[in-house]
Amino acid sequence: MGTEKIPDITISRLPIYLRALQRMAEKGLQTTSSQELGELVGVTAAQIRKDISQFGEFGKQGTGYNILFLIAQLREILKVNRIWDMAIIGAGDMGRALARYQGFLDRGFRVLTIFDKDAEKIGDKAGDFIIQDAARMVKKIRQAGIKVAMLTVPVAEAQEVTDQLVQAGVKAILNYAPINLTVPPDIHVQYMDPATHLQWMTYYL
Amino acid sequence: MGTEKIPDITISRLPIYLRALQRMAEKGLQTTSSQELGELVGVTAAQIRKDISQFGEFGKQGTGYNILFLIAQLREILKVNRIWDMAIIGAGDMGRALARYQGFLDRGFRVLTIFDKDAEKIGDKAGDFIIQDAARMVKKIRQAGIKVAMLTVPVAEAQEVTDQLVQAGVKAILNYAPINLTVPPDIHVQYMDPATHLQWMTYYL
DNA sequence: TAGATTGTTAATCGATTAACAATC
DNA sequence: TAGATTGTTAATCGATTAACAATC
Repeated sequence: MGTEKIPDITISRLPIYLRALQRMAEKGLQTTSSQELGELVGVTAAQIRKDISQFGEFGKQGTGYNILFLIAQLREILKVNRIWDMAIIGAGDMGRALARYQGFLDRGFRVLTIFDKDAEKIGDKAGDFIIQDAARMVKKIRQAGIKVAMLTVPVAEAQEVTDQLVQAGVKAILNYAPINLTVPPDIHVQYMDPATHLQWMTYYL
Repeated sequence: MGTEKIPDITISRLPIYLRALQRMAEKGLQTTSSQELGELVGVTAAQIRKDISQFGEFGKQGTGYNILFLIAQLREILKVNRIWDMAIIGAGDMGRALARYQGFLDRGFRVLTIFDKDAEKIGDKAGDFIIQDAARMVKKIRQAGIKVAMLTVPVAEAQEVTDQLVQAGVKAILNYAPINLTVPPDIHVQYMDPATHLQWMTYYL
């Protein structure tokens, strides 16, 4: 353990460990080992132990890790032992699919509102939400204190909307548009463009 | 240049370079430099030059890279200078959104068919496609020679469907279900679970 | 030519792995 | 106790960066 800076690459693996542990918990398993967890997520046992031990001594020699305890620890480390409110920007097919997705709540997230600039869509339903006018987006996001957004607008609008989100106080953006966003250094972006992820694989085919 | 094995991490950056170059080309730009491209995608100029030079000498001293030429080279390297047929498994909100997504074709992909096991859905339309019976999935995918699939089924079915996809000859899977898939070593999986990607960011908030 | 920028080398930096004492 | 598995150290491995000769 230590208080030195934890590498980004370690952080990026924790949600994957957490996801695997939650599947184990659903199956009713009580404990696991670095060996078993590593095989499940495709990393070495040493890697698992090294990553986890950056944050504390969560295992026991001889028996391994208590699954529920490790889940609780990882949720705390990742700050998903609470619920983050989210906004969806863009009520196209992808935005509406995310608005209806049921998998957020038990992972630490909740959709609070969805915006679109198209007058035809404003006022319509998307899941349980009424599509809001994007013209009021900055104000509403700021008032609600929303820090997390999912961006599903067309490429041509993505950077402009991103600038507005930053202005509104959003700190984390899940970007579905196929474009690199330019943001200040304290803003985090994850890219969810399916074509780019597919292209990571075709090289090997 | 060389014929040694190219690191995976280099390959993983190429689609991102390609995406940025395509945005530049749309803007009518002719050339770029490692400096400029690096700023756009958030890596150092040295990194860009090193990555690209693994595959050949595509730049010119003094002037940089011709954008259209570099796009063509990257598309060839990534094998997206052709069209890969894809199947979507699972005609829920996400599957149907992907079926209607217009962004695949000019990135090297095309949806050919969508499957679901729900009798209520089979025969319905999803985008331009008629939802097919999942019971005939293995046979149809094999006959069509499809190598790429997008998986949008519930967690409980994801591993079983994956095993069938592997059996059907699929080599690359874009997985939207929040579960680690176990696959043979020659099968490639990319994970597109939104909650996991969101959790990569909350640590820093 | 002068300025700019590549491709590449060598140095640095950081991450992974192997090994093992500690201990449940 | 004997067996199993952690947390951690040190060694290895690999990736990034800085620097610069080559050259457009």
